[in-house]
Amino acid sequence: MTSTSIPARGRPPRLSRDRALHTALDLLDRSGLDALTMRRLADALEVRAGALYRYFATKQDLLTAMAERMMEGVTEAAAEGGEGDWGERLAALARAMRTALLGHRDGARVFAGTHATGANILGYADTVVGLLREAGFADDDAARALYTVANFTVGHTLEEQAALHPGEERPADPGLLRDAVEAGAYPHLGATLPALASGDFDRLFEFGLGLLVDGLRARRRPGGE
Amino acid sequence: MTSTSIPARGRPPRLSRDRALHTALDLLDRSGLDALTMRRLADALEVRAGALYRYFATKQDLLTAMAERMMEGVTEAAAEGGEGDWGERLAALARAMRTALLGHRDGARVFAGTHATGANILGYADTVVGLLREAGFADDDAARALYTVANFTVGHTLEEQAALHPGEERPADPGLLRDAVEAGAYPHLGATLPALASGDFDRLFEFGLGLLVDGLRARRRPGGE
DNA sequence: TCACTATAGTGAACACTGTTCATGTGAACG
DNA sequence: CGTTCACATGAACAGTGTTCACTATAGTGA
Repeated sequence: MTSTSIPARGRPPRLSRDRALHTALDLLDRSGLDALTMRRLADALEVRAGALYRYFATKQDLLTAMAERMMEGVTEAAAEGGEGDWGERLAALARAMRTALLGHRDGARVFAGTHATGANILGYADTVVGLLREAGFADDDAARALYTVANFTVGHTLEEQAALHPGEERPADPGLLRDAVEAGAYPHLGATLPALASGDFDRLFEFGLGLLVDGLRARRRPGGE
Repeated sequence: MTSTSIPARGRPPRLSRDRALHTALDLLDRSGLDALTMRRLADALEVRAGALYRYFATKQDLLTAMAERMMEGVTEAAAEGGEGDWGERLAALARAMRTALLGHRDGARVFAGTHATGANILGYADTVVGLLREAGFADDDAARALYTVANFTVGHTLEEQAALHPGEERPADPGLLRDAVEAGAYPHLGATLPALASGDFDRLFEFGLGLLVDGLRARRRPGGE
């Protein structure tokens, strides 16, 4: 659409934003965000690091473009299964976003570290707000609900992926924590932590999402579709 | 309490975990997280960078200790104003945490980047879970509610502080975004974004928090206090 | 008084990081 | 064929977290 094949002058490019982005997401999946350096990405592209700066002004710019690409097709994917009322459709949109973030290693961390304003993200946001407005929410409440649901989804997935890849930190964590809890210092935590440590993130996500949707149901002023 | 003044051998320390932490939080408030490097912190302490590693195994360790210190007194602060039912007390705990994170520049970013397991944080978590259990929630639901509310609070404050300190990124953000929105590509966003751009984060926080608390009220099985 | 010992901090290095820019490379155009 | 132009290189810069042999400074026992 926007890009065209103009006559082609000068040295033919070995690189392109597209190829670099694809390789970057590949490298991300294989090695994680911490291992994604400009030099390593350049190596994977068989190019020197400086060349990347012709396509991305900065590393932040690269990460932002990666985040935007992760959101490709999310809005559409949510539309397929979302046949219920506005609450179910909102939930489907949130689930689709979580799935997209889970689709890449450290996906939530990449997303959280950027403030992207690409077509995929804006389209998603517009769909969510539109859904809520048509359901009868006031404009400001719709905006706040979008903000809250997106925040929750990213925050949850951030935690989920942090638990998935133990990373390098948290060495004496289980030891000290278990000791303190079992010593009776935190009785309530001791009784309930096992439920969290089980690692059933699907249920955890659905719990929080259900809370938000139910809260919204209670706030909605009747009159919408 | 735990520290004692044993005879004192060897060279007298110019540094201490406490002093380093205090200075680190000071430096954080003045310059932000990005400017908080080991060398700069050492400069502020009139010491060379290597000396810090006698008190903190790694920079992550330092940040974790900072996060833990930020949470000092949060549980107690929430108890003062929290005289209502379990829902109001839970909200008060969440508000106190947000206030604590807002108390330091980039406080939420520091907190989100760690997985601290200190007494302040565990005590806070235990209080939240205890409150919910006594209100009649099942153990696993109480754990999930803690997780969700804490996630929301940190996520919200992260965004709030990101908006507060423009940082260095997001140069063409307002321009391109406004253009695209005003061009009619995102009609719903165009109608509702002004509500978000107003920057009333207090109302925004209360909205999301209310959603969660209301959702919890709908889920609570009667029988608790 | 004087080694001895234990702790605290230094200084220099290591292996990286993101980023810049003068220079070289390779193709199409006039 | 030489000019032009986009692209990529290579080397450097200023900075990062982290390590470690070494030195500085104190109290202790002989």
